[in-house]
Amino acid sequence: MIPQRAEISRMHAELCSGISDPNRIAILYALSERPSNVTGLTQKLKLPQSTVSRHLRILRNSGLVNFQRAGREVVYELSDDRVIVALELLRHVLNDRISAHSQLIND
Amino acid sequence: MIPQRAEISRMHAELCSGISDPNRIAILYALSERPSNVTGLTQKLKLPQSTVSRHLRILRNSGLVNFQRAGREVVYELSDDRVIVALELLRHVLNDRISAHSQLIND
DNA sequence: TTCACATATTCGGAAATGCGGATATATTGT
DNA sequence: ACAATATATCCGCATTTCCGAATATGTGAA
Repeated sequence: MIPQRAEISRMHAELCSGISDPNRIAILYALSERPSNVTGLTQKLKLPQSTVSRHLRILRNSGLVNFQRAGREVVYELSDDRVIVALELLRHVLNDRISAHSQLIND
Repeated sequence: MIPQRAEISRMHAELCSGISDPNRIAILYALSERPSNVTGLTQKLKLPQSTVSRHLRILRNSGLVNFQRAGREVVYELSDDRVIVALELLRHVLNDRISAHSQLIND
């Protein structure tokens, strides 16, 4: 059952939409440091628990994170470090753009 | 005028949201082959002209494309090839996920 | 200036998305 | 079974996003 062309394009966009929300980006960066349960993320990011769970569901559905139940807790982890590499790449693009911009302003 | 922390997070998300729509991904890939004017993209992607222009404005605002007027036409180009590198990285993540998935199904 | 072409914007409406308090479900210990 | 803890989902509401036809704006040629 190999997805068709349009389906792949949709999945690609869905994967990207996973990284198009500030809270989800924060979650991904937090998980890149170490796996964490929901409560840990809730405290670290100072967000309501329902908000964290909702974003985690989205990240799960787009395949960006894996999870594993450990007793009462559910531990989440990045599914693929290349996602962080991609994020960093985009962040560098952003940084360069900002530098160029302030260069312009200071002239 | 260096942007603050929250501002950068927002800009990061905005940059990512540029690549979170199927049509915009298609536009970025098309521009990675060669710069193009609006009509060219409209024909290649078989989308209404207003739709292409709207997406191009979004890509402009998130700094993903540059443009230059050439006579009556406006030629768009990728502003930074690393964006495509990031897209490819995510696409590979996606491919691997699909492979693993069909592996499961076929067992 | 007037026409034709290229692009951008406006518009109304549909669909998707985010929020967080409240509630439901799952798990463990007693 | 019951209480306590951890997580997921529900709900109503506000905001955002997308669409594409129609219209406006900009540009070059006659």
